[in-house]
Amino acid sequence: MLKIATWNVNSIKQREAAAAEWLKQTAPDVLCLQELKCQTESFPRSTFEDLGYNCAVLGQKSFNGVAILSKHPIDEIITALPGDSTDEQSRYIEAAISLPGGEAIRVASIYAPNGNPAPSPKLDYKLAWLDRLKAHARTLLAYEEVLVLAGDYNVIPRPLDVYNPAAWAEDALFRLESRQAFRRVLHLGLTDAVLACDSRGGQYTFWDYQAGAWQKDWGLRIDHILLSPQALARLHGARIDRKPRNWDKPSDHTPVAVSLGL
DNA sequence: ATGGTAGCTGGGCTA
Repeated sequence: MLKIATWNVNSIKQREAAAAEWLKQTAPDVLCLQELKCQTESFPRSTFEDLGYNCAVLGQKSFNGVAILSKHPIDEIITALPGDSTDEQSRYIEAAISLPGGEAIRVASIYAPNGNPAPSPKLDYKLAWLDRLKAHARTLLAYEEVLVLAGDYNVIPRPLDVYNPAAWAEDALFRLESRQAFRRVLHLGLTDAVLACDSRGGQYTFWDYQAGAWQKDWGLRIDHILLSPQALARLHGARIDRKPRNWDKPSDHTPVAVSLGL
């Protein structure tokens, strides 16, 4: 069984020990990371290499930053989302990974823009970014491979995916334009793995640091794993692991993982 | 009515 996970760690320097501990406990084949908040050279590569992972890293000073950790060889790395050569934000990395049996899969670690305040140029950037993601996903789907697009999409897909929809109506994570942009990506033929396994609400992946949101379970579901038809055909399960959100000095996000029959 | 938290960075931005 191949396990692929995603986790927005909100600073890999602050979460290095937690990420290592979670890898030891969970032993995924692939882990997509977001919000590294460090430059590529500062990524604690050896910590993860010592645990048996190859690292593909796209860092950035202070903000953003994405990575893919893989137990299996990484053959090809793409570090930019096509469509805007002037975009300097490190929000996308993609890797082709060779499995022991000779099969190859393709995985992307995604950190979509937040978009607040809305409306503003930041929301415009978010919507344009999701549109670029849609265009690139269309290209990737044509390969007809096992494809996994995992990360923090900063989109709450349904009212069931937020503790209080009314309070979030005007937020860039829940505004109609954001949900529509996300849905357009899905409509290319991708499947939200968590929903495919369990369409109930309340399966949150993020709880704000403020106002005791975690203790009250005031959460959002904004971290998603999207699967190509070839990946969906192998889907055995999806799981949100709430444990790390309860550790000391946690990220505000918690990991999401899928198991594929590969 | 405001601030409430966290991280990066060294004041204010991002989330």
